Amino acid sequence: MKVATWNVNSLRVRLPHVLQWLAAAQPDIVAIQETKVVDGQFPSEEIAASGYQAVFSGQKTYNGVAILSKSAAADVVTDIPHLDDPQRRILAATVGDLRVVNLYVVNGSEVGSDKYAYKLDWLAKVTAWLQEQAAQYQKLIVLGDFNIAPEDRDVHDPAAWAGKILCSEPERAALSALQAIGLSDVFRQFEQPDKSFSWWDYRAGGFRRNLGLRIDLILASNMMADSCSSCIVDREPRTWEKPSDHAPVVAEFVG
DNA sequence: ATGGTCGCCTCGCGA
Repeated sequence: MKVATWNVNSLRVRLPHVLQWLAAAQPDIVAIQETKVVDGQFPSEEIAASGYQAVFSGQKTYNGVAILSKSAAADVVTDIPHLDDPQRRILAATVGDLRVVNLYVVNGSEVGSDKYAYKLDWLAKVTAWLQEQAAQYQKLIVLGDFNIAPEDRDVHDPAAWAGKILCSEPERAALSALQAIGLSDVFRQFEQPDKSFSWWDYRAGGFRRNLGLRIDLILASNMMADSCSSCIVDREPRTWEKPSDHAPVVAEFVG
């Protein structure tokens, strides 16, 4: 089974890329972030024509998450306890016997800002809820755009980014606390090329110069982590014309 | 080089 996460930065703009990538990569499940489309305008028909069902939680202009899957998704959750939030960043669904939680974590803008405080509060509330999900589902994958680079090796220039948004200690501590539920970053179960990133700023030739961060993660419960056979960043769609600023991250699970 | 580029019911903001 192939499971992927991809921040597409507008599903309407990126739909041709998504369809091209689905046809080539044939993932079983894809978590998409930053759809930036309201539910009434979600391109369900085009996606269905490619052989995928979709569940989604969208809003105008910002955020928005979706799960595309070859088989049906059930038990969809878009809102969690103690987080009364109009921002559409959370989408959980069960596909087969796998619980999938798609997260578009708050960016946070700047360390110390109101948005940064919202990010840390959001992560604490999501972590408390994930603890319940983990108790309920042995086969659990939590994936998405975490907007946190877990370690310095996930950052092209750790010195320049030290203490900055996406790399600050409180953010990394919040990610560690989330993972302490029993969720491992399957990318690091395998040998990886140095300077493996999943996001590159559009500005200043970020991708061409590989000035990126690894902020798109696939976290798996113990049972799923044990069955993970590979995890890679697929840089190819980032080379296409008018790309998303993120590349898909893809994990394979056996059994 | 304190810049650069995307996307949005687009001219200012969020990423």
